[in-house]
Amino acid sequence: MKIKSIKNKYKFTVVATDVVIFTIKDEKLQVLLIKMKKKPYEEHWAMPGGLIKLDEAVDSAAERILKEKVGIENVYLEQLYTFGEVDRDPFGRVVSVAYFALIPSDKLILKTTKEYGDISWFPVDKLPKLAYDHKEMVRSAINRLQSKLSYSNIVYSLLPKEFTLSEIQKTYEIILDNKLDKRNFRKKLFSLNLVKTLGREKRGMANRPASLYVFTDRRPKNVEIV
Amino acid sequence: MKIKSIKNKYKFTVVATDVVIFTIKDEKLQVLLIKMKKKPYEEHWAMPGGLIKLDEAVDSAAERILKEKVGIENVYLEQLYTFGEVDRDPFGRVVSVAYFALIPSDKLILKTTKEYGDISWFPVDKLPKLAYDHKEMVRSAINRLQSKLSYSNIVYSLLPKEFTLSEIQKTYEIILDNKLDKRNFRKKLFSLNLVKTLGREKRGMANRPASLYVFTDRRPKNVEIV
DNA sequence: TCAAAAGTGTTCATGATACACCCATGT
DNA sequence: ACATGGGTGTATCATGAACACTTTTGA
Repeated sequence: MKIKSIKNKYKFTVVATDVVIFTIKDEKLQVLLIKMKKKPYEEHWAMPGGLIKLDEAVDSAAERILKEKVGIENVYLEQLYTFGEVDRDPFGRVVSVAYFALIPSDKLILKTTKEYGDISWFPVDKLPKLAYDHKEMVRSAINRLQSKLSYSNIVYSLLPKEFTLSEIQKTYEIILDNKLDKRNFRKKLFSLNLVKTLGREKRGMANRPASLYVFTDRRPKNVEIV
Repeated sequence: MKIKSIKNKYKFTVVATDVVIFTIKDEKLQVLLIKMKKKPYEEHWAMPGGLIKLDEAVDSAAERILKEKVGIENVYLEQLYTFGEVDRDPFGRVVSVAYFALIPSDKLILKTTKEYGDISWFPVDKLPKLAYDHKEMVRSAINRLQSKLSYSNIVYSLLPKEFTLSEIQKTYEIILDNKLDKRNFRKKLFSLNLVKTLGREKRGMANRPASLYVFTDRRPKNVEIV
């Protein structure tokens, strides 16, 4: 029985946190993964994570992981779910409090390929083999992200400060995985007062320039959007 | 600094679970609480809870608590949130995975007053002093319950097998804390096929008898009700 | 006969959906 | 000149909200 081997190793339960980090890149929803080295998982990837410290709140641990692994702070971070199956980690009894984070596409870190050789973005529809129960974590995070997008304004956390209406619509379409009607979508954005125009335009494309907008409020707020 | 005293006591983090147990009783939403005895909390009440065992999934621990403290099984039980502040428990570093449970009004346990002298139901608007961060837990659980009631069918877990339409409406009104329109509410129930009539009536009241209904499906399901 | 809750439809307002053409730019 | 995405309004449909009277029983 597995329990005994666990007892031999730790004889108590430890608390970890794992962070599902999303961004929009190359017109796809992507997740940041780290390649593992330890034994049963040599060919697997995993979400960034780690044990929480004794004098550290669980939320703070998630923030720390985010900063350590991705070098980024002050992004949208929300507790997702706590995974507590006995056998979820072959190294011992580990209860993991999972979080999900949203990184704006303009804050994408070069570091990911320089500083770490084995850290990389993966489109959610082309994930490699994942360690532990991390496949379930990603699934769960995607579900949460999709529904949250529909009843809140958190899309702001995936976009740069200035953006075009097509960019915000594209973000919705990518995450929800269906097309939206341009006119109806814009009507909704305006009627909810989510965005305001800057009076400037985004030029340099091989087409008509698009007006630039900003969010009227960059704080989480519940509104029915889609 | 508090951390040191914690280190002296445990020198590691432990995982607990607390269960916010709801029922409808006396036309009020009520929570089951246990009176504490330990030092800083002699005059406080708390949610039933306990440490998780090494060979026990966190979900199973919550089920066990529910069975031990309330003697009830197979009720609606859902993970709520994990509370992980460093100082939340003066006895040591305890991370608590909170759950909430819904008990049907006909399964109310007599035991609560017999077997335990210091366990009792409290209306959520008249809570006594609560230990730890349990006030926050209850608030959080009520919020979850209210929104979940609106977009799912979990109300079935608060009602007996057979019920009248007024009873189900009353349940909504109590939890959401506002009145609903009888005709519109019934239209919604029927159009969603949530309930079906038994052809029998509930008699014995000092008024016109009400038709009895059952749920067509007693499994959690997402539907827009309110 | 009275009190108390059960039962039952229609109208109106609002929001969601469907839909197509011209415009401004870079190449 | 052409390809590319930007920008704009209306008509229809479906859903939600408001609303009042009659019925049946036990006391």
